[in-house]
Amino acid sequence: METAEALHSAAIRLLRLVRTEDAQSGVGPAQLSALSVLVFRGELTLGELAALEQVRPPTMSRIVDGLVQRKLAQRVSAAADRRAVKLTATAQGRTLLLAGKARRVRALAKRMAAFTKDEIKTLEAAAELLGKL
Amino acid sequence: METAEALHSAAIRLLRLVRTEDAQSGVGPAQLSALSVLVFRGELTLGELAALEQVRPPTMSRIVDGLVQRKLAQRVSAAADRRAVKLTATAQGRTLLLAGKARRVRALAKRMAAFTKDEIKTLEAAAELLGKL
DNA sequence: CGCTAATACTTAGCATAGCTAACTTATAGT
DNA sequence: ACTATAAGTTAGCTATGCTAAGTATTAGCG
Repeated sequence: METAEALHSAAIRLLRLVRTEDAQSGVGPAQLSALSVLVFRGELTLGELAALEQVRPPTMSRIVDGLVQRKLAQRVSAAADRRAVKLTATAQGRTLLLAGKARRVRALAKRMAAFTKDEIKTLEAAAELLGKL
Repeated sequence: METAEALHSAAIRLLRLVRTEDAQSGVGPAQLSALSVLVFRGELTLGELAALEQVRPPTMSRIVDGLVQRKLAQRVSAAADRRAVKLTATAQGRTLLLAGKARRVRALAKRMAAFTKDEIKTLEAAAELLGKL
């Protein structure tokens, strides 16, 4: 439990630090997060994306409206099931997202410059463990 | 850089996992986050709280409106500078926040049950390192 | 085959949460 | 005192969350 609490606090602090970089993208947090899923997981239906993002379909529908207006994603009617909508990131969307993520990671790496090699090893190992959650 | 990226992803995943618990509190994320700062750092002015939460004063003013309406926090005019407003969490606010945080931590600890003692040691060490960021 | 039920998404309308601009009140600096 | 600065609030915009209800399509079944 103590470790869980410490990790929880650390995660909040970490994301609070990097969040400041996102303003530069000119895109809101929900749109950025949804776009990230589209870029890294590829084509998804709206319902699948809503589930992954832990929001209801109407919310995701509007988030996607924003992404489409900004030409960062595309809506395509699914061939197999014409009720469904297939979503993909555009090249522009991919570029914007990767640039934003790189800014975040660079900001974090800069803060980590004071760590020793052994400390980095520990952090690396911890990150891998957390991937199994 | 690779470690920074891995930690970044891990932090996002971790908070995504625990976020599901927050719906039970019946209070929005911005109010919960602001209340958390009030509980753990004690009395603050509105401007100080806005800076810590990385939002502008008008945004924080409205978040505090919500907390006050729900009787989770109090506004008190500051004695030394009557332009300023001192904010404190109420007993009810403290209780609600601590219950919510406990739910989050329990949910995370449950997911961590499969880890060995050595792995927990690694995570503990990593959390402490991240506290220095 | 055709009717009903279920599914995928959208629309409408509400609350919360972010911003800038402009206003009010109080303090500070000549 | 007079002006400038500082702290909060108010007003009004956009974005993001929800539920309820509507539309279109697919599935189930007699």
